[in-house]
Amino acid sequence: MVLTRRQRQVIDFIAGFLQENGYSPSFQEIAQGLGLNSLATVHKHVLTIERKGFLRRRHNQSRSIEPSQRYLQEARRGRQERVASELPLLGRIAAGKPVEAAEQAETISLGDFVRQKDVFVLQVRGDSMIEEHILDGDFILVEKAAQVSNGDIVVALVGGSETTLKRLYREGKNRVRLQPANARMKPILVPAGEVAVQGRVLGVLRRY
Amino acid sequence: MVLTRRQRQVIDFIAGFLQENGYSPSFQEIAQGLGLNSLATVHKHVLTIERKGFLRRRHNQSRSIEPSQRYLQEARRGRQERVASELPLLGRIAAGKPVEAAEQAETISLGDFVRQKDVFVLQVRGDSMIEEHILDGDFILVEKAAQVSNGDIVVALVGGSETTLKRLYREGKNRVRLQPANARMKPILVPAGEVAVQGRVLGVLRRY
DNA sequence: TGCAGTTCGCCTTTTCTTCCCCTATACTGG
DNA sequence: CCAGTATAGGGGAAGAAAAGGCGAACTGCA
Repeated sequence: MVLTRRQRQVIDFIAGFLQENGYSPSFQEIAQGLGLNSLATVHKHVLTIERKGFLRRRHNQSRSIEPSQRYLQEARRGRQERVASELPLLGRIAAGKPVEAAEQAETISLGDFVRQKDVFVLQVRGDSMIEEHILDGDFILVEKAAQVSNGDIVVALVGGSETTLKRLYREGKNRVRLQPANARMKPILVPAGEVAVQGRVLGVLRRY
Repeated sequence: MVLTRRQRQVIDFIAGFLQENGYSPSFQEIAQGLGLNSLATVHKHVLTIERKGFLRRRHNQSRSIEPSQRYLQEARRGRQERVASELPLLGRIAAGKPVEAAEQAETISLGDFVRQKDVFVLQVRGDSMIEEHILDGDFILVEKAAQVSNGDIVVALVGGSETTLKRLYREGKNRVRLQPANARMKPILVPAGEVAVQGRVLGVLRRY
């Protein structure tokens, strides 16, 4: 059951009114809001929309209209899908040169950074990786339980309780060095058994 | 039962229209959308597509077309395969502390950085903003033709040909300083008239 | 009792349906 | 190989049915 254009306008008006005022509009107010002269018309609309399942109300009860769960879900989904998840990649910029146009109409999305892996995001607190240009407040994309190469930036659990963001180096057989990127911090040297790697950092996302 | 190319175009148009407007298109609107001159043609298409099970509708009822479950499933599968655009935001990580769990099942996507604005992406070449932690190869999210505040990082066209990524400061009435973030580079001082701001940098995206 | 919601004709506009037309492009049996 | 047939695609126009709208009289709840 899908609405017509006018019916959509009516339910949208009702939902908007409710949103703004905290109570639903009277038929009179709906008529005004839509530029109608007869309450009969409003009534007809309300009935059809109710029949189609986009609103609920009690018979003969004033201001009892409310958008149904279905309408609300649809509205929510609409908002989400409107948000762009792919952005056009227009080209490359270098100091002192015109923008090079990208070859085609390329786009970029978080998906390009992920590739069907198990990835999550963490927000960084602190400056331990500042020399690697990862700042307080940045978001890091972390690939879960990845194979870690020497020198990768990892999220690691040390001794069962402390979680840190560091570069990981294997030293000899059973030792691991967790290297911060901040001159004021010292590397952590621990037995390999005490380090549980949570994941490998795939990327960084920063908002200004 | 499989659709022809044209039939696919028709159902895709209908689904897109419904998605955008919240109500399905009239035959007239479908005809326009596909460059057809006769409603009879639209009608014929709709009947065949309905017979093949990709849409449902009620006889003689206007704007009652809706893509069937089957079509929607197909479309959803298509989207999922293309991108994983939302990633779970698990919490915050600070050196030396366990991961703080995020309050809810939050997610993060490029959309969170964008909000219905006109945004595009550029890849950075060069180190002119290295002290701002924007590196060679990073992707920057640029909001087009934005209102620019003093001190914002902008993409600017200087003198009609050179494009640069710099912080922008207004100096007096008619002068502008474009300030790199690299000790080895000098600020550019130019008349305001020679600078065309292409956009404001909203965020940075880096892949390791 | 009064205001908000209902019901009932009656009208206009929008939208859908049908009928008959045409051109391609396959496939089928001789 | 060719006529015959079926199907996809496209067109114009008339006709019919919803959708949208109006005023007025009526009903039910607070």
